[in-house]
Amino acid sequence: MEHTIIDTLREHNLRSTVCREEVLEAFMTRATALSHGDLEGNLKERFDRVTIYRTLKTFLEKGIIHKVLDDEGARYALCRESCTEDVHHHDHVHFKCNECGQTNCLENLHVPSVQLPNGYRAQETNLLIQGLCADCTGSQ
Amino acid sequence: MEHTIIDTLREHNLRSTVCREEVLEAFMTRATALSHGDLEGNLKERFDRVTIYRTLKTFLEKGIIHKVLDDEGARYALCRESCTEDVHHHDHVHFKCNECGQTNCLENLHVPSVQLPNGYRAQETNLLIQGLCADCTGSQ
DNA sequence: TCGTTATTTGCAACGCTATTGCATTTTAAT
DNA sequence: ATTAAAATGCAATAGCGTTGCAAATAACGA
Repeated sequence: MEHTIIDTLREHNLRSTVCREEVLEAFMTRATALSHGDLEGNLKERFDRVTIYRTLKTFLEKGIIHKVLDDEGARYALCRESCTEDVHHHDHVHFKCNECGQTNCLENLHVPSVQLPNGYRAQETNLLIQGLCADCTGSQ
Repeated sequence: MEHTIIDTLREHNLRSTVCREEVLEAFMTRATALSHGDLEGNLKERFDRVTIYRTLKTFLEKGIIHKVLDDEGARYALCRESCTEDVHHHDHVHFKCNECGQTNCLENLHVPSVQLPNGYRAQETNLLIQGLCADCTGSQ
């Protein structure tokens, strides 16, 4: 596990630093999307706010994580599919639970395509569904 | 026109003030979603930033406008359908043009329903499509 | 293993968005 | 016109995110 983290950084031509390793580990071990604040509070070691911002920015640019659109503030989640510096492809649904507040990627659910009016061209699509997650409805 | 603005405020049990009238007029005469900054710069009269924030908040609560999810900051647009203090129903698609930066509601396009995993319950849905609008593709 | 260079980090400062408390002004209704 | 309730402007504050710069660190070759 410790191994894959360093490998991932290498593969993306990034130097291994303590902060990057811990941020990446946080994403890998948690299933949910994380905000800057989530990270700042919950890493083993304490890093400067700015460093975490820059780490997120770097990971975004390298295609390691993607931005999750949220009704309040920004969150980020691992790219499961192979995204690169140039091409991101995320057509899955994001779900935010209004009860527990967690946001996660429903990787298996892809966004249905929509017939846009004449002249419109789609480049990126973002579907956020808010409601209650399985844990919070109690059912299943 | 001046008339409908005041009527709208009355219908929602809001006092008529210059700021509210101008903000409401801005939404009614423009087709696109507006941010706080858009409003602050473009009203006939100059109002305090705070007053505009409070006006937006009030309109949101009363169901006069709805929040449009955006990749950067918050935008707002008129509720066409009859929304109330309690119930908002917006199942239409939002489109943001990456060229001109404008965001608007595609009222006629409603968000296709998605089959969520077991236990999940949907309450609200927000679909943002980014790309090029008809004006910016030149076609149509 | 050491030394060098390019990269990354932490700090301080800053800008922008948004909110709150309070005194003053304005609305609406008598 | 008077009055009570509501809205506004101002000042202060908090949070999010970025930038510049000096110090620390990673990676690489000798």
